[in-house]
Amino acid sequence: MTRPLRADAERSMRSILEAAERVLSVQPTASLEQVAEAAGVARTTIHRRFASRQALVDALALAAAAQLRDAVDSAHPDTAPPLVALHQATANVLRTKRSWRFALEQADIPGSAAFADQVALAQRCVELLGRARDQGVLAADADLEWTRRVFYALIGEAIHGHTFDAADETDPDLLAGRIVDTLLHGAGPRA
Amino acid sequence: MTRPLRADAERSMRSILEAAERVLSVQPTASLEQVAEAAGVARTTIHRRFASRQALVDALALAAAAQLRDAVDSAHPDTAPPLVALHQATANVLRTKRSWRFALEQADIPGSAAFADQVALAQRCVELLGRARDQGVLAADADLEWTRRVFYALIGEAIHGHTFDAADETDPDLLAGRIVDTLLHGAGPRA
DNA sequence: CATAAATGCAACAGCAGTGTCGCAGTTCAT
DNA sequence: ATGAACTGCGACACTGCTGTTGCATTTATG
Repeated sequence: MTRPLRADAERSMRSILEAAERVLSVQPTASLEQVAEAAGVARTTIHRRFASRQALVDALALAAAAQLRDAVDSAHPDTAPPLVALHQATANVLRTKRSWRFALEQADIPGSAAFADQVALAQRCVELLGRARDQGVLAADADLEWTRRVFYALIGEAIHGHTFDAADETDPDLLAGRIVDTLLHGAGPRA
Repeated sequence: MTRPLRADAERSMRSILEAAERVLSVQPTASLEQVAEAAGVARTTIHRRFASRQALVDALALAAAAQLRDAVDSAHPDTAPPLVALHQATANVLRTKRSWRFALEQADIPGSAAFADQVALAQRCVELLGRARDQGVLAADADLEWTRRVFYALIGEAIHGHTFDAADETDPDLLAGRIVDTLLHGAGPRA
């Protein structure tokens, strides 16, 4: 139970977390000094809120994991038709992951504070894929866990290329279409 | 032109590079002290061969990139039937990438000394995919560059899971089959 | 076997990042 | 407006890694 932060403290907090993502996504080993500068804050202020560098990264990962969960939720993954949900969730995740690349990488590290959240999310992903399989969107004998990993890998790959910006490489909906299509049918000839 | 190394120096060299891969793949920020210990060598010996930490990493990446090139070459990617070459190259690359995970990650970083090699290799990959397309293994309208990226992503994903060891997760040939199958047909129902 | 090369060891300087503290000045809450 | 919370600033100690040097010792090579 920490008592509520004052309004300005809350603002500093956000500035720091956003700056941390910005700076660390470019250079994961950047110093807290650089983060502080990007946040428009003194380095000591960071240390007041976060006991250590690790604590900052954990908080960042936790916040990003929550964002990601919301992004998935808003695609109604367990009520909408599987194919629709899959597409929508993919587009939403792309948007979120683009903005929180570093944080979400951290969240996937076993030791991380947000790791449990990510595992839970993966579980929900498998459930969605299960519904997809039941409705014939996936092959009846599809390995759901492998399919999930492929799905994740495709998303990760799409984020990478995102560094450059061609028109069709930037739009999350176009990309999502490509990803889902590849996930379902691959690159081989269509029957 | 550096004159040839003495036999024992050559051995030290190999020990250092192998130890570096072993240690840095577990902890990329590990100190040269730890690398030296793992190599059974004094830290100063490392500094004699490699002017800086970066020089060591570059040499490591260069060696690994060469290994990877050989692994691809031995699959005869531009003479064997595309599907066969694809499978064989995948299996070989999996074996190599498993042993040189850290080094090959470094090689893919734009600033790296081995980056040019990796770009050239990607080019050859696209050529193989082009042959595959011409022979109907890939769809006639397949985007070769996107296909290559998907291919790479699948391989990367397969390497990840490799941390744990179930029987079918460890065998490169089984994995290669799964990867190529997924690349060509995805997870959807087969016509 | 004689020489040159390579190594281990110990010590040193330098540097950068982390984390802590006290204090003076400001901003918010009531 | 008054007290409490928050911040910036400067300073400090501490730690760990890097890179270098000198010297004694071992090891390969011709």
